[in-house]
Amino acid sequence: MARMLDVARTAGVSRSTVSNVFNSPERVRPEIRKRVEAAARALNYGGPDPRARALRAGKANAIGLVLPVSLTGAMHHSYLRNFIGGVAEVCDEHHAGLALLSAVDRKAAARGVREALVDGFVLHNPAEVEMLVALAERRGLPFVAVDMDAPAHVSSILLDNRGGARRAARHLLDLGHRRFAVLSLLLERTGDSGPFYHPPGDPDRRVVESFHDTRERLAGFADALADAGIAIGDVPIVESRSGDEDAARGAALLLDRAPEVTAVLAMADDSAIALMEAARRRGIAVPADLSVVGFDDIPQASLSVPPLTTVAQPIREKGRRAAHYVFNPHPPAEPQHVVLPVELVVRASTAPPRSDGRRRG
Amino acid sequence: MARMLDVARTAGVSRSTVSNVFNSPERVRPEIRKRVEAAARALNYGGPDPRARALRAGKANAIGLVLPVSLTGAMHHSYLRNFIGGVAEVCDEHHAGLALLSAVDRKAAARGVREALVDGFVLHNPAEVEMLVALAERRGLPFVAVDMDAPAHVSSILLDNRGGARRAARHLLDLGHRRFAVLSLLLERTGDSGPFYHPPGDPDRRVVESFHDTRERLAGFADALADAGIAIGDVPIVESRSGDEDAARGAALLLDRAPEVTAVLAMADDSAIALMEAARRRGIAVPADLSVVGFDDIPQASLSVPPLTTVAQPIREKGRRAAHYVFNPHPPAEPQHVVLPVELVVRASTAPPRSDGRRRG
DNA sequence: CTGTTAGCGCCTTCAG
DNA sequence: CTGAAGGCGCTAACAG
Repeated sequence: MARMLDVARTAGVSRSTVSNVFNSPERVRPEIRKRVEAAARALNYGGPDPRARALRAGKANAIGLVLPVSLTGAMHHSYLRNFIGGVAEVCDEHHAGLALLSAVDRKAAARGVREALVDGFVLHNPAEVEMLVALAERRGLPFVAVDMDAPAHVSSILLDNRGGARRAARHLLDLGHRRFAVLSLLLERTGDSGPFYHPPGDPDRRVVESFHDTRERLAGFADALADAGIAIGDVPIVESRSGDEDAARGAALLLDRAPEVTAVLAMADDSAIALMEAARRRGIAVPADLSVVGFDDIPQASLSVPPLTTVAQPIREKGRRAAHYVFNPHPPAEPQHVVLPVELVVRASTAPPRSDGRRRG
Repeated sequence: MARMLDVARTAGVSRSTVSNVFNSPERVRPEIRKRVEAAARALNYGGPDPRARALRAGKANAIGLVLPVSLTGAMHHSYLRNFIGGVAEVCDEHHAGLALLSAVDRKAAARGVREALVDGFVLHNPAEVEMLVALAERRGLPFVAVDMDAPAHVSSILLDNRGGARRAARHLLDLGHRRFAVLSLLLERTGDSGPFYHPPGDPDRRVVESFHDTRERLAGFADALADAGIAIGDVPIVESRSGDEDAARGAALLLDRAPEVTAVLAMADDSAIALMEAARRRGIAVPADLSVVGFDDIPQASLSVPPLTTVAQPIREKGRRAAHYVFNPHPPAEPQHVVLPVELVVRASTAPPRSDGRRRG
């Protein structure tokens, strides 16, 4: 391929003139500009090489979004799609590119953060929190941690997960429910994707350190139930990844193992929707036989049958804020910590339990 | 930030030794290696700068995917999500990054293709075909054109759109339908997103040059209908973008303007599913009152109510092939042209028309 | 308004 | 196994 120097030579000018023609055309006399443009066309020169420009400028004009799942998985995950959409909007507004990076496994994550040609990162709730934060810091680029347990000196965007979960549980308690199950996201960082059933009293369920949102939501459920005299330790928990197929398997497991409950507290809308579908297939009426609350308020939540009662979070706005931070980072000395509000949206998937306290069938 | 030279100095070695420590550690004596690693840690050096490496190596280790809509739009578009997923899989396998580029408007598209830090492009059915092809060629990077009218010297991946459409229409004809409407994708490149209604005889509908898939699918419908003595010119057409909300508006328009038809030929599954939902809301039974055929076979097609009869295309495989080509391009002299097969999948959204030939209500 | 110069940070010969 | 040198392609600063 032709370089700038070649164009300069065939146009009979210097390299910087060619550079100016491409970068500040108004500064070069029209006749010379035409000559340079003609030379460029003749040599099939497409403009300054972005790689060289990136080195020279010290920036890549793109940001990286590190996701907790494979990229294919992300495409099948409604919450993430909406989050990505928010990030992408802001990138568009800044005329910057968006590189999608996956943190499914350690190596991929490390490679991505170390080698991506970007000017900053949005880290979204990956499993290897410490490692990624360390890598991002070594890279010397601005980054935000979204929905994860990041150290205090790292800028973060969080959600009032605990408060939202509390409100969801309280809503069901207010309706009169007393027999609950939790349809949880992954409790710990593990290669195995589940789903897993944890009966009341199962000590495994205490291992809730890996994921910020899981832990906080569970704590919120526990808060509200405790107020009603119900110990979270006595509530059956099904642990399952979200995302289209995983959610369906978790839903089936819950219905198999906890047939006696009248209300399910789900940690994600797709889990909740999958549960309603599984229930319908088994002839369990929602909400008459079983009430379901979700979390997130993904677009499908209002379209499901019945429409889902859920804890709404500003997903796209969260993506926008995250991206915005990367383009306008705070100085490292004063990290930004944002906690976004959530809101309980009551739709039609929740109702008082049957007065006889039992399910049909 | 520390550079390689700084690390070399504090470790008391030369730059190339540091380089070796990071790129071929086995070549450097363990004791020296340790010293270098310690120095790197001390200086908070995170490894070779990807920008410099990209310039030096002449590659960015990422590919660009140019999409015909905004990135946010792409996230709300089932077909594109699946296509992106396929591309992403192959990128993962190659340990390469994926940059999402939008070609909504000319400027964004041009900027993306000219400036993205990538080693090649997948061009997916954008409106500005010639311009993007020209830019990609000037960039001197390998690229494939997917689902678009590319010149013969450009490698392309196409679909048997026409054959698929023909089969869809023939299926409905075989069931006995004679009164059709077409629920079309955008017929021409226009800023306005519609939807538009084209009554029989409307000359506007001839302007079908912008989009390869639209034109071919319409031609396939026309082929089959012509065999049954029906001129495509006598069939009402509603033109609408696909994607969640646009599809819903197009569906409503079709039901408003073409109430007499017994069968609808849709060019995209999300349009078809939106139509079935709109029909249900109006008390029109599918397939009893109205048969609907889609195109693409997105995952939701088998989950809709009723499950959608559609022309299946290997969406993810198409994405995989496209990405694979970019990583293993043919020499420019011998472009590759692939036409992927399609298959009619008959589910429950099609049935013979009512014997009285009328809709209920 | 145009041309010259000096790197951006790295990697790959090649010589020691 | 290690060190020195050259250059990837570009642009900012400065001199003319």
